[in-house]
Amino acid sequence: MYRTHNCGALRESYVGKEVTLAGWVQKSRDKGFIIWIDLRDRYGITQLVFDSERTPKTMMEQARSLGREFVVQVTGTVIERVSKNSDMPTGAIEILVSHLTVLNEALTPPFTIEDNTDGGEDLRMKYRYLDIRRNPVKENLILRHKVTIAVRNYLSNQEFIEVETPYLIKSTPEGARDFVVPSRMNQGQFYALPQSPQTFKQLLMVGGMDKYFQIVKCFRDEDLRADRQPEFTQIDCEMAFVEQKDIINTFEGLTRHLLKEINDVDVAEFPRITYDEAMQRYGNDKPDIRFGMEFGELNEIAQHKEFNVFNSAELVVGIAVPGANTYTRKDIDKLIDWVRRPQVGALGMVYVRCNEDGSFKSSVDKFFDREDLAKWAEITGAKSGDLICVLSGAANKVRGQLSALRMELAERLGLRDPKVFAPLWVVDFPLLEWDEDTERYHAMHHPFTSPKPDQIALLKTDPGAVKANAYDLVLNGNEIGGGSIRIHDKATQAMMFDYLGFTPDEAKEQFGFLMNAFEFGAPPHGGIAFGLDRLVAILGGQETIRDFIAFPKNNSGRDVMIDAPANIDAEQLKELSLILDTPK
RNA sequence: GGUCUGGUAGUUCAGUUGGUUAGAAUACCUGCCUGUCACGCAGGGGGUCGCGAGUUCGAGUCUCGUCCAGACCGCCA
Repeated sequence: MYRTHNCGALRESYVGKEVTLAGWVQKSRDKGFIIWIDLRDRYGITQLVFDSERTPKTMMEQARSLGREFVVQVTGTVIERVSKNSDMPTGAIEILVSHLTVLNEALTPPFTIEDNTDGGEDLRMKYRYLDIRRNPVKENLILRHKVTIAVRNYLSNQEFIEVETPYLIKSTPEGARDFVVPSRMNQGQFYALPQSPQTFKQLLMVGGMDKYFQIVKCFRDEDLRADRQPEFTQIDCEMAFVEQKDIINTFEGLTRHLLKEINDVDVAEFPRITYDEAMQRYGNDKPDIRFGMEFGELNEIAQHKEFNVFNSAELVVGIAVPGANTYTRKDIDKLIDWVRRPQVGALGMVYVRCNEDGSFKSSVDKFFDREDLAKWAEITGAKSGDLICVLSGAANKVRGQLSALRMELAERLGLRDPKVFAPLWVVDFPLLEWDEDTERYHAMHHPFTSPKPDQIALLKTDPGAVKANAYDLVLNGNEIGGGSIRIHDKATQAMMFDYLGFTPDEAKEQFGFLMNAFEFGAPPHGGIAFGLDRLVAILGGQETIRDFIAFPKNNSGRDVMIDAPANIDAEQLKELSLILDTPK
């Protein structure tokens, strides 16, 4: 037996007992006459003691030779400490060691195994197994476990069945790039890894599973971000015989359950706003509503003056930045530089200081009088002491730019409190989105999303205006889930493919199996998928998902620990009948 | 594909206007230390300044190229 207890278990009540512990050497403190060693495992740290009066000389020497991260097993007596440490759970006791076995030696780790490690991102990823020994990463993985267990229990109690769907499926040209896998037995042909189990879960509905979920890996071969990995996990869900409000109610329930269970937070009914409203009020389809700074549209009062920049703009829109009239001219110039960076792309910014005495000082005083500016303040909700920032230009562009500014300023002002949770539903997404490059409409969600029934006629006259039965769940400025009521009849699905530019042959080749299934009694159905990595990160109060994934990829999609992707040898290529364009 | 930031000791970083032998902290090693818990004290070892070219009497420092890492834009049905 390697151990009788773990390193977080022992308390004063165990004094006098003989125990055996095993773990890693966290730290040793050698005072000459006495040596303390902190022994660590997943559960905690227990202090071992060796002293010249009670410990044999040979064992003192052995204890002295232990290095950081050596794996050791000790047997000894639990004793009360002479000087207790109230900061640690096991701080009242220590182990007077009688037997010491080194189970494995360790090289000096390349970074410190401590909460605030000295290691950079790079090194931590290369030696991820050491990084996982640190509390913050360990706690994140435990949090992830708690979330997945809570999800499984909740949905299982609601009669959802977890069903696994295949990973080796067929590539489709719509949407993200697929990861492809060459087939040896079918030379020259390729599987694709699923971007989501979308069609399979719909087929499960045709199969009568009624309520399905799956915690499942999905794959997209697109560039990475702090909150985007090429392989990521979804909580994928689908229900039959439901309308949008049924899905929303069910998964609002799940989300509320998680916030309570994981964060002990009670949230009132989630607000539901339309996509159009989200864009108008926040310039963003995933607004962070933990703070205000809502958009105020100023066209009516800011145009038809002498200021040509505004007069020629489709939209003039501003936000009130709380307490920011203390910004110096230099601060504001920096802010203007910030919005002019290519990433944001504004041409300039007009500002108005709302002074404590009720007066205004703006960059456009030449064109607008006090009365004008007072109206601006009223529309943007600016109070004295605030700074109004105004951007203008093409409506869709300027909304994005002001949204970026709103988020940046909220971040700087500390308004994005990770302990506050503000979920909302964004509903009535457009069905289609015009793509400039290919000069055709794309499905905004995916091609299986149903249009709102009363708007099907609009498809012929103004496809871009058609709204879909599609909804996103947004938490603190992040899309954590999205779904729709699906099309469940062949005719409508064929019509959708037609609008999306598929020929009937292409539609049949790629999605014939789905349309065939629709002919055999497909029930009305719909669903939702949550991004688990992102959800867990937000519940953990962070925005970077990497530390909530045991073995994540870096910015360029590489696993630096195992050094993947890598070349394969000539024999493997031959077996797969592949010839590289640029041989390695 | 693009924009920005960074790459100097095992690690995290500093390094002025281009100028002597490239520093600090921490980690590591040695010794000392009668209750430590970020232990303390004394000493020691440790550098291809990412790589390659260029400018210069002289480059960690300036220029160009390149590689790597991170954040963002495009992209992510």
